[in-house]
Amino acid sequence: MKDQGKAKRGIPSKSEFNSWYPAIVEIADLVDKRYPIKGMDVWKPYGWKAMSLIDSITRLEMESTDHNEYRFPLLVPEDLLEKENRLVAKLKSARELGIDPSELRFEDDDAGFKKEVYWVKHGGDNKLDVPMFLRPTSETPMYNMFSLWIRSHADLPLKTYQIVNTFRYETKQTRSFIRVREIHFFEAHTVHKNEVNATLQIKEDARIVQKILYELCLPNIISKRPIWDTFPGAWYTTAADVIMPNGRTLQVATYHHYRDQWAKSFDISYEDENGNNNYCHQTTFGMSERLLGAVVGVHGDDSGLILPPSISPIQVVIMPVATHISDDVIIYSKKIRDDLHNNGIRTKIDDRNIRPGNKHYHWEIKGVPIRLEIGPKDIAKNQCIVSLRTGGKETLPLDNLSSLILTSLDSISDVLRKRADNLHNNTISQIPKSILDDGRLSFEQPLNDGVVYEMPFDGNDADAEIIEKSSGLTLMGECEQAYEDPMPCIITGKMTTKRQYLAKMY
RNA sequence: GGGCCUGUGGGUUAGUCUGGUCUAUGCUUGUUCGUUUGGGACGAACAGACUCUGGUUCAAAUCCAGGCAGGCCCA
Repeated sequence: MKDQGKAKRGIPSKSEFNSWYPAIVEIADLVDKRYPIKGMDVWKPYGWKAMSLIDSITRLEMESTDHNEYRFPLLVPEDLLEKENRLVAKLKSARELGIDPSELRFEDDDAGFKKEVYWVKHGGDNKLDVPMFLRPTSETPMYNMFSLWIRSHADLPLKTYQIVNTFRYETKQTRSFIRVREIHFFEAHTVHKNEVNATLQIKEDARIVQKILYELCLPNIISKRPIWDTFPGAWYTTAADVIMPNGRTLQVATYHHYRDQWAKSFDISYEDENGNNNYCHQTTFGMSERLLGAVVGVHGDDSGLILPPSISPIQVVIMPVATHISDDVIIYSKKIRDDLHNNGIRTKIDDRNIRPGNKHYHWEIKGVPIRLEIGPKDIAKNQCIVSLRTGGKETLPLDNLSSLILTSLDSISDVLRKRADNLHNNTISQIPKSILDDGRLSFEQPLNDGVVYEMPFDGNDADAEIIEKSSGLTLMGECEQAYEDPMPCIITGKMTTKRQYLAKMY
């Protein structure tokens, strides 16, 4: 009977993650993918509320760390892009002339940026003298203004952020929340006096990311991206990746230390206490609706979504039962709702005139953490029945109900964290022993799909390429958590504590 | 970046190979009415579709080309 019901809703089993994920985002009413432009989904209210709750957590963190919210224009004139292109070109040639040539990987698209943006070339029927593009990210428009705003050390640090839509002309396959063309983007941009202060900002960003991912019950891997995977113009890039159930990793946050490289391009400088002019040091920190994608992917199950209480648009859904028998049921439901509301719990009464089973499935799919049933029999005993989306049912007294509900919500978060940790740890394996032979690694056991491999690695770009080519996977970079004891690098053999992960990335 | 496959009511599906029976099938959803209501109720009535643009043909959902959209595989 149950299976039949599921077939009706058309939820594939989560073990087939690649069909489960796209199905569930629509069935749970997060988005409607039928908008006729690829990679541009319509946010439905339920999905948008969940995303807005994530944004609220982000805003709270930003405000408590003295960032201010800004709103920059969507359109950027082409000539500003030239500054950026010159910067990237300059850095590239500096890199080529400079340090270690083995750290270089072939970059085929110098003007690649131009191909990734949407262009606005006409105003009405008139061709524009200076074409404009839709921001793919806001360094260019922001830094242009920063150079006007910052004049003295008293203007620093400048800590800004905005939550806006950005656009990228993706040609590859798009996936809701994971790879889209209109991105719901959070970006923080900061400007500092010197490298040390910028580095402190990076540390603050790292703490914020962990705080947010904790709220979302998402374990993650922090890595310093390899040089060739560093954001253009950045000194280094750090990223947080979440492992999805199919073993692919999803980059959900990045923060970049720019040193003064962008400042030199955009002339962002200040006069210090001694009357000297110095270039500023900058950082950026970005996240997107991928956070929601990770929540959906990691926590959901065969019956639908499971939303962490922190971002669930509805935390408790009240089901009045057998309302035709007694009017008290609705009265009590409203009393409970008001009580929970007053204690800051997002609550909804579902008094639709449909079969109770139907309602249960409905809210199960939407991942509401707690379902509360109350009927005449319960009222007589001054109790209600509470079912947790993570499993289990219990009878709770109506007295002091909201504090009991708050406890249950916390325990749901704990269960989600535990489950996610298990998934995370079980997906990571030590890489099999290998032999380097004729520029190729051959592994003693074949590599499996859906696994993230871990290994000690301390080689250069050429060595990394051998690993990637031999495994068909991508190197995520040097993990923040190093090995305690040195181990031999799988290519060079030299002893290292550098832990690196190898995965299929989204 | 290269290759392969697929587009029929809101969802799903029959029909496409072999053009004519299609005034397009079933299920589901939706609407209305009635009976129901502690895990997907039942009956009745109603509503709703051939992805787009060209081409071939007496005749196109069906064949051909392209666009758009979706899916899969390889770099």
